[in-house]
Amino acid sequence: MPRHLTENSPRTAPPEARRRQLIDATVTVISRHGIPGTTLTAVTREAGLSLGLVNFHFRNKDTLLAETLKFLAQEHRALWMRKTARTDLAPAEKLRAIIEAQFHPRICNRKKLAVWFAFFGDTTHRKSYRDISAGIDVERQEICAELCRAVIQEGGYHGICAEDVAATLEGLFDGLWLNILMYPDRFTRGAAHRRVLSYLALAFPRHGAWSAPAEAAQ
Amino acid sequence: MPRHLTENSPRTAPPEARRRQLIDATVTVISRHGIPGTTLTAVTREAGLSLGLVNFHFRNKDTLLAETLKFLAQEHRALWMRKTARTDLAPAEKLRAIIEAQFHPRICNRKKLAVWFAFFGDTTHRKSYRDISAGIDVERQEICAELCRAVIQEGGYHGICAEDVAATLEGLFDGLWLNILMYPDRFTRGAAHRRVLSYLALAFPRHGAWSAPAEAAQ
Amino acid sequence: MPRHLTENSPRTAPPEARRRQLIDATVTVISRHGIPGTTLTAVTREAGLSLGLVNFHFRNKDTLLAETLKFLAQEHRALWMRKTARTDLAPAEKLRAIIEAQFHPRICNRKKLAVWFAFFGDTTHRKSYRDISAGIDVERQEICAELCRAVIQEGGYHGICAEDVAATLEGLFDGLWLNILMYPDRFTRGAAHRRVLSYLALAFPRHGAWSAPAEAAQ
Amino acid sequence: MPRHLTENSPRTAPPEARRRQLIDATVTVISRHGIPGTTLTAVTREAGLSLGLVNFHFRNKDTLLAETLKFLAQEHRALWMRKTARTDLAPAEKLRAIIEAQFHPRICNRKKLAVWFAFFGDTTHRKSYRDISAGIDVERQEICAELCRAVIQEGGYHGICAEDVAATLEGLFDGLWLNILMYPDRFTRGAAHRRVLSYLALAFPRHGAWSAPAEAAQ
DNA sequence: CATGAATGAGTCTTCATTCAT
DNA sequence: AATGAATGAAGACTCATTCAT
Repeated sequence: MPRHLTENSPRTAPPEARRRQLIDATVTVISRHGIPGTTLTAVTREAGLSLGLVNFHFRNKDTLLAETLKFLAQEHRALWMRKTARTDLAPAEKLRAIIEAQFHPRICNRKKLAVWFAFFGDTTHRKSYRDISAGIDVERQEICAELCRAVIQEGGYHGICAEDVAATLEGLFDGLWLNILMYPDRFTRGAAHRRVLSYLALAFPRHGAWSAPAEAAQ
Repeated sequence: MPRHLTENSPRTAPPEARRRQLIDATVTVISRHGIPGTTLTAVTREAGLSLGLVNFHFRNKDTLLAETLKFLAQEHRALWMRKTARTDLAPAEKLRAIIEAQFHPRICNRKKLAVWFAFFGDTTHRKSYRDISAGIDVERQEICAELCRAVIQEGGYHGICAEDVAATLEGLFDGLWLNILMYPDRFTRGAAHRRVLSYLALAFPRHGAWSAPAEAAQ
Repeated sequence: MPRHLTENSPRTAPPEARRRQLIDATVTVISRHGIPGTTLTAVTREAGLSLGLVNFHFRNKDTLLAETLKFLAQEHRALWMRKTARTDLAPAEKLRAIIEAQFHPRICNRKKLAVWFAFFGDTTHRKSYRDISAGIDVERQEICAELCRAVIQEGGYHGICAEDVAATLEGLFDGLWLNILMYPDRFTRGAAHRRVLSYLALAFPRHGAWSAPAEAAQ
Repeated sequence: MPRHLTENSPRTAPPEARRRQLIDATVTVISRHGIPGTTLTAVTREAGLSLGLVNFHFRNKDTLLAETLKFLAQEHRALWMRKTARTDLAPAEKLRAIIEAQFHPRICNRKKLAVWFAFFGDTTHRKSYRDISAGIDVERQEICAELCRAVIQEGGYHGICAEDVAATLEGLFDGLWLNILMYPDRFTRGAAHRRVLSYLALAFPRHGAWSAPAEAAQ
């Protein structure tokens, strides 16, 4: 008997639920087998649904992949937007919030990192990533730059450029992610988090509290 | 008429030349179409050779990919080994040499970056990358750490850990590479190079000459 | 227009029907072109189905071949089991039934003989044949031996061993099949049948009625 | 260094020696991997020669196979001709000589049996076998029939037909060979030999000495 | 005579997509 | 909405054959 009939999902479900079910399965399968190994058969089996459904809820495989990426991008963006949009936090606190989002366990785990790097892996998907995420990436970097500018002003730092720090942070984010993905034994989420804060402590030494939160110190 | 007869390559060439010819074509094709798009047909067409030759000179596609990666890894390693192996250079100079190698035009161009990130893109090739390059990556990071240790001693720096700087550098290397690959308009090789040197200037301020060489300032 | 739409088979058929359709086509193609010549393209074209269907209903070519052999082995076994399982027949009658099965037109025709000998033809398929049919072959030989033992007891024959007669029969079965396959002009099914009965008439002369049935005398 | 240069065969050898070397290798490879598995690469490697030589000494693969079969057929024929051509032997003795040839260790071993049955395995090679061996097979059967006729006359046997015995013998020969090839544990050369003699003892009881020779009794 | 690199047609197999039910 | 059998294009790989050396 097909798995979906023995489980909690009814035979007909609201489209959004099915779409989400398929996206979750897609994330899982991509993380395990990469994009070329992400066959529709594998995705639907993972989701406990029938093969034909993908074509029904998404037009085709490319759309499924794009929607999956969109979902992850939004999930990530929402995490740092929650804090940076607040008016009661200091720039340095917001900067820390962005970094925390970057290394939040819901975002920075090998399953999801694998999906991001799957999209970085070839021209076609890189283009797709750009279409979907370039705006968010630019947005985050601009917010970072703006926050750095405020921090520099506050601290009266000289010889350091906000845009440069923001760009360096972007680089660190991606590179540390890659290290965690490639060599999980030598690079951990907590260490990566602390490393970024150490960098900011070097850049903005008079903003003392760059030490990592207990949560991420594990 | 087969292309190779119209060009300069003779009908039979020394094995190493053919292997190199195929590896070069593989780099080109991976950079254009990613690993899944790297069909043997595409590689041999790019090389101007016949389909069957891949399985003659390499056992199969996987071996071709592995040999291609090995070639790139060695090419990269050779570049920084040339300087770090010398005894007449100061630690800081060697550190700079490693960074220069990282952003050398022969290494850090979109074509070759695309190949690296192609291998990072899915589990299978990530494993293959690890088998081939983990040793080199660890070696480079250890050399960096050792050089940092020497620099720290020389400069009498406090509150900074050599291993940490080395790990941060690794992260920066990869992340800046990815940024160059993803957004070539916003991130350039020269800027990335300068950014890493800026980081070292923050970490080791008393080793003054971290400014980028004119060559990389373009 | 695909052939299956112009014929009586519907677009989707019960799995067992499709499997049988493909097995029948496989028998035909093996008999015509041998196992090496049995390409999936040839089989599906013969069945009037599309190439991909073989890997859908059977996992791969090897499985298709094994299932084809299983089908033939069962078909053959069923034929002699029908009679040897009965309790109202005398041993000699059962022995005759086995021989009749061996040379029954549904079994002993050049098309099916060609399939058997295709499997005998190389180590790989010989092994596959053994996995599938050794049990049936042993079973038949043991039943033959047991029946011979009963006949020997009934007839009070001396100087003849049941196991030996059974083994000789096995040899005759296979060898006469091969002769029919190789030289159909010089060796016919009927003559082969009569020849085996002649052998039994020599071995068990007091069980008179070993003459061939009219049916097989053609 | 190529194997052939390290062994006793010189770089250039008389054509006949090379041909024989290749035929021997072909027998070995067919017996191990069947005809489809008999690639020219495998044959030449087995012979310790270079790939191109096959094309030089034989026109192509088909010719190599045909020549191999011819060689085996002649080897077999020579064995029984040696005795049947003599004028000083009694018919029954000649009959025994043919049977001995059939189960001679040089002929009846799994390696060579595998080659015969490889040729029986598909239409194409069956045709090739017929072209090469039909004459020899008919010749042997006719000689057998003639010898049987003489024996029948000598013994004054009734109710038995020489042609029939000869045909039954042909069947037994092939079938017992197949049994030895398929189930070497249950069917041995010696037992097969004895079984044929037992059959003749039944057919021609007054020609007492049908018991197996010591040599074949192992 | 001998070599073995090079060629390319032909196989099996995978998988996105379609569509009758 | 949902199913999954069916299709066929495309890919990796094999191997007989050719031919320059």
